[in-house]
Formats: sequence, structure tokens, C-alpha cells
Amino acid sequence: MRHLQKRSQFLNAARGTQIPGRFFVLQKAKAQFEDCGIGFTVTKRMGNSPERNRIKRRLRAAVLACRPGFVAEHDYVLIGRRKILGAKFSTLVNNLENALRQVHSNKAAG
RNA sequence: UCAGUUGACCGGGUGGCCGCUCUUUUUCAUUAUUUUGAAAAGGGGAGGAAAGUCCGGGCUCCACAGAAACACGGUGCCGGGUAACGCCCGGCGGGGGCGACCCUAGGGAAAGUGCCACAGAAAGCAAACUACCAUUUUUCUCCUUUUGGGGAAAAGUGGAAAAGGUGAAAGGGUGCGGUAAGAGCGCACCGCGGGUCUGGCAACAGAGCCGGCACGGUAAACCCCACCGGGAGCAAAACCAAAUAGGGAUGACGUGGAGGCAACUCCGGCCAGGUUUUUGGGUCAGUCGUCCGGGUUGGUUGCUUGAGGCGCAGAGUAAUUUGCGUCCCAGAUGAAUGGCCACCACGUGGCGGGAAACCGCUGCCCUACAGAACCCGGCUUACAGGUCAACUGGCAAU
Repeated sequence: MRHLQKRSQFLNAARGTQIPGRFFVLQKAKAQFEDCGIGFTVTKRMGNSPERNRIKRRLRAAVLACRPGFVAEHDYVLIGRRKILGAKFSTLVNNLENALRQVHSNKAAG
């Protein structure tokens, strides 16, 4: 699993499918790599530095928990929200699983 | 035991599962060598403020080095510490607190200029509103046989600056004498000014002498004095790779003026980090060819061994410093240093038991402020809760 490093990669993912949710926004787009890529975006408006770090870390742990849901040759971007700080980890994982299912069925439909 | 002051310190712990990053060793693969990749094992991995970016440095670039004047900015009791500081330590002066202790932008107002709102008669140069005293005139009135005497009011002249009121501040304060009333007019004490002596490295303190007192405040107003200061910053800067000039290097012709075969010398122009001057220094018209190459993107270096930490001993009241020993302690770059679960502490809410201390059950926060970004020394600001030491005041007991 790659992690996204370039601004262009994030912009590319933003042009793909978007699933908004309570804890995060999931973005997905096709990429030129064999494995799947993952990136996180937490803006400054979400809190100060330790809180932003914590949002990213919990998201990273949730992604690891539902790793089979990610498909190869695609880039995913998770835009964190402040509610992650107070949420239970199990509900966060459930949310992510649902969002992944949704993003893939949308793709099949469209 | 209660209230308080100062200083120092900690800022969750244990176990399990999963994960990130750096590094060492080994093995395997790869590569012409360097190298690159994978796996396993071992080791390291946020803070007291990492923050604000407010001072002081190191380091890098601005081609390089020095001097003087001016401008601009900063600092401002004294002594010490330090690489340095606007920081720290010790002391002095002033202010506050019963006290431990705390606060303090604290040079110069007899170099000059300015300002002193409102109020007040008057705000800087002496003046006088009410009230005070003396005296003259006028009016009224009382006493008186009369000459005359007393009282009140108004106006004028003079004296004085004590009382009232204003203000942040009114040309020393308190008391006694003195006087028509008063006044440093005189005296005592305090304050102030100027010498002297003593103590102290000094800031300053103390003693005594002289002077009746002049010299109001404001320099976080201009200013004066002393001292210090070039600018920009790791997105600095260097290198590598990839696509294009207006820049750079190099070769040829050729190269400011004079002298000389030449090296070079003299004269002239230009360049530089606020301005000017100066001592050195560098440089000197153009054309053509070749190579490199700006901005931008990616990578590598810079990048962590340092005014370093810890321990012991010595010097010093202390800040700090000297010697010896020992240790290597984050290096990320869409940015690692963690996520989840359980238990235990700690805090807090509720219920029950108990005279109380407290105990049991059950929730909540499952922790405050806050995340390295080149590195140090400080300052400032934020911070749940807790620990220790020394000291002060009160109460109780001995």
C-alpha cells in the first residue's frame, strides 16, 4: 500500500467519486500504479497540531483495520473531520466499511 | 494544625495485539565497482514549554578587509558571570507588606527647546481672589457737656503670603519666638544644596561643617551623554538529473591613456553592505565560436557531537567556572515518534453504610497546555493535577 505524496495525486483523487460522511469524506479515483494508494487530508480548521495529528492517526488505524476493502490500481483520499476525536473506534471502522462499499457500488452503477 | 512566601521537580503506569521511522548486524537478491532492494534480530524515537518568533549567538550567502564622520536603531544605578544579550547572579537607592518576601524603563532637568489639560486669583515669573493688618476719605451708628473716643460698611493706598478654596504639583515642613498683621525674619529638629572626613572596587551609606533655601514637574516629549549594532535568512547555501534566455566560463581577433622588449609603474574611469570621505582591493570597448546554465520540478548534502548530557572533586555568597571520568540521547519532509483493548493509580459525580476518618458499588474525564522542522543561550505566554525542601505569621500543646 502506497501513501500519496504529490499534490497532483491528491488533486486527481478529488476529481473522482466522493462519499461524504459524519467522520470523513472518502474520495476515490483510478491511478497508474499496480497497488492501491491512500492519503489523508486534515485542514488547519480542524484544530491545533496535536488534534490534527490524532485525527490522522486514528484514520490510519481504521484504514489498516479494513484493508481488504481497498481495490488495487486506485487512489483513496480521506478528509478528516473533528468528530473523529470523540468517536468510538468500532463505529469509525463501521463507517469506513460502509463508505467503501458505497464508493464501489457507485462506480459499478455509474 | 491553619494561612502564606520562595525555590526545585514530576507532568500518568503496567501488560497484550497491530503499525510507522531512523540505525547496527546477518542472510538473500541486484549492480562493472560504488550501489540498490527484501527479510530477520538488536537498539533509538517529542516538550517543559517542542509554542509566541521577542532578544542574543553559531552557520550560510551578499566578491573581500579596515578607518573616520553623519544618519538610523537599541541599551541605560553599581559590580560580577557569559560566546553574547535587552539574560542571569550579588549589591545599592526608591516603594509596598506585621513578616518570610515582593515590585521597580532607576543616567542627565544649573546645554537648549517645548508642554503642564480641567479646576484655580495665579502653572514658571513671579504674582495676589476671598480672608488678614495698617492708614486715608466718605457714610451710618453708639458713648460723651465739649475737645474727642469706640464700632460697622464701602472705596483708595500700602504691608504680608500664615488661613480658605483648586489641583498631580502653589517658590520647603513642624514647633517656639517674633510682629500692626505676617514672613527663614530668628532659633530647634527634619528636609535641601555645597565642601570635608570615614567605610566601600563601585553604586552608595554614615558623621560633622558651612549655607536660610536658591534650583517646580515632565527626558515610556524633543534632546544631551556613555556604550553597542552591516543586511538577509536552512524556502540560507552547495551539488546532481530533466526541457528553454536577456547570465557565467573559455578560445580567437583584440584589450581606457602614457612609459617600457617584458614584468610592471604612473594617471584616469567604474564597483562595494544607509550616506559621505578615506586606505587597501577588484575591474576596464566590442564581435564571433564552443561549453555550462536562470525560473520551475524531483533528489542528495546542509542535518545533527553540541557554548552537549550525567557523576565526582575543587574555586566562588551566587550566577558560573576548572579538572577527571563516563555516555551518544529524534532526525520526519502530504511531514514518523503511534492506534486499539484490559487492568491499576489520580481526579470528580451519584447511591449505600458509618459519629467521623473512611469503606463498598457504580458512572464520567479515561486527562491540562500542547507536536521537533538548521542548532544553541535566554525572555514571554499557556498549563488538569501532584511531590519535595527552606522560611514567615497566627492558634493549640510541650
